[in-house]
Amino acid sequence: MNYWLLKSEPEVYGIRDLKRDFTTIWDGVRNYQARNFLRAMQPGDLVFFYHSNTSPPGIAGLMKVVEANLADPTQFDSSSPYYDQKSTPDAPRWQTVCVEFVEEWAEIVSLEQLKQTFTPDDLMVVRPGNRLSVTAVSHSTAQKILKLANPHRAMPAIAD
DNA sequence: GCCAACGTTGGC
DNA sequence: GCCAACGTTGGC
Repeated sequence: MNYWLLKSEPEVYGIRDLKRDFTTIWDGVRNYQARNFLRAMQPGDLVFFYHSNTSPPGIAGLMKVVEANLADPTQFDSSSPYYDQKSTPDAPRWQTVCVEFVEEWAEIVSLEQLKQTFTPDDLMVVRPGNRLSVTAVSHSTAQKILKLANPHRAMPAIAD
């Protein structure tokens, strides 16, 4: 089981939206480095939900991968801003995952807190100018983030 | 609103 | 293949 971090602008799609929908396909990623991380995700992996371009930016909760290696449906939709003319159902270029809501945190773990706790080598999201919307999080960093989210949490929140 | 970071585009 | 111009992201 591995840990990841996905960014979204809460004005566009935030953790409350996922709580309402319960599951969602994480579509629209059109960056190869990010896609390669999406391809590496497996069912059961835990994913930090990061709110970007908001005040304060930070991690708002947790989700879980429930289905991996899905072809992003928007690549075939000519009316979508994410349409990719070079992609066909036989040879899709963009894969993604279906994620499920796990928990919304009572308080956001802010970017400021994350910067105080981690170096850019620990956690890519604290690197100045970082724009990658999908990143991997090491097990040890993930445990520390979970403690920041809830100092009284005895064990990391693992669903099932 | 500003601007740094950085991915993409396109001329050559 | 190089690289300048441009567009986007996202913190501040």
